[in-house]
Amino acid sequence: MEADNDLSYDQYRDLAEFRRQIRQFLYFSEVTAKEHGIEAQQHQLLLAVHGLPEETKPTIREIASRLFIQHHSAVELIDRLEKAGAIARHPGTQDKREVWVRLTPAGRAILRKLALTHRTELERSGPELAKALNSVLRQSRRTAAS
Amino acid sequence: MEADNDLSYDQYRDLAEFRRQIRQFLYFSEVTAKEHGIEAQQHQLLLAVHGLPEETKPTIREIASRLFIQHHSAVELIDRLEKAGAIARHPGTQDKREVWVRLTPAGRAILRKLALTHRTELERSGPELAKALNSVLRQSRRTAAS
DNA sequence: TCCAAATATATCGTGATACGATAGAAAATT
DNA sequence: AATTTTCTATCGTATCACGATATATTTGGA
Repeated sequence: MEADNDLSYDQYRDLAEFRRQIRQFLYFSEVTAKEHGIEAQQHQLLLAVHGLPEETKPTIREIASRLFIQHHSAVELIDRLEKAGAIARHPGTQDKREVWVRLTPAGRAILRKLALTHRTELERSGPELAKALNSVLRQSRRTAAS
Repeated sequence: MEADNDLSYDQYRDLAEFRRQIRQFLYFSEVTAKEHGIEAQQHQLLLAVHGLPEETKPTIREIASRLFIQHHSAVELIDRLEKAGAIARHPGTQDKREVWVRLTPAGRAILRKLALTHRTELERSGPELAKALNSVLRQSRRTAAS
């Protein structure tokens, strides 16, 4: 029953360090989003909508799927983003059940600033994150080979 | 004012894909933690405590710092973990203000299972995450050089 | 020594988030 | 035409994180 073996302390440490790197990036993201007047999850929704393939309809269900949340959680996020003036709902024309979500100019401005800031942060912290991930995977391969 | 330039659609897409990879991993983590009876943040706390350098005291403040949360948020997490039987508080002996946090055998068992599962998931999805990160950084370097 | 400042933990109230359960409208299917 | 499916929305609940505040202990100066 090798699958039940415990991990070494080094492996726990590597996993902890990987999660710490991710958490540090997410913390940066939370703080930066709030500085621009929105919450981190609202930023994620803006980015997901703006980064959608052009042939993909920006429906609530599609967005929820890309954020790995239930559709009604996306509804609530969109309620708050609409109130903040960052997005607008457009009732579907062909399929009247659908609601298409578009960034307003204000929403685009916020996203642009956040994207630039995040790219800069990733230039700084990305290599450390990659290193931490590689440590986990290296350990993993070593164990698998033993 | 080059810093104010907008990003290209490709750069937004790369950022969105990177965040999607992270979010997918975190979603896996949330679901798996819940399957083992704890919340994702509680899992993070267990891992942070267990992955602590041996010379570091497992105080609430230290743990909060590693999770990038306020100390009273850590207090609340620890309340819930204590109720779940995964950790125990030990009042400090030298400094009686401190509380040292230790995993119970039940907590260690949960963490071990989660660590093994997460390592397996990272073997599967880690390369895609690294690829997405590299795409962001490549784009970034290209823009900086232009 | 004694007392103010700093440190460590805890409590309370609030807001954002995500969920399950449920509902209603529109489209698709039978 | 009636049923089922799909899409969005609402309601109640739990976790999480925070700011403000409180309490206990230790530290550092007067």
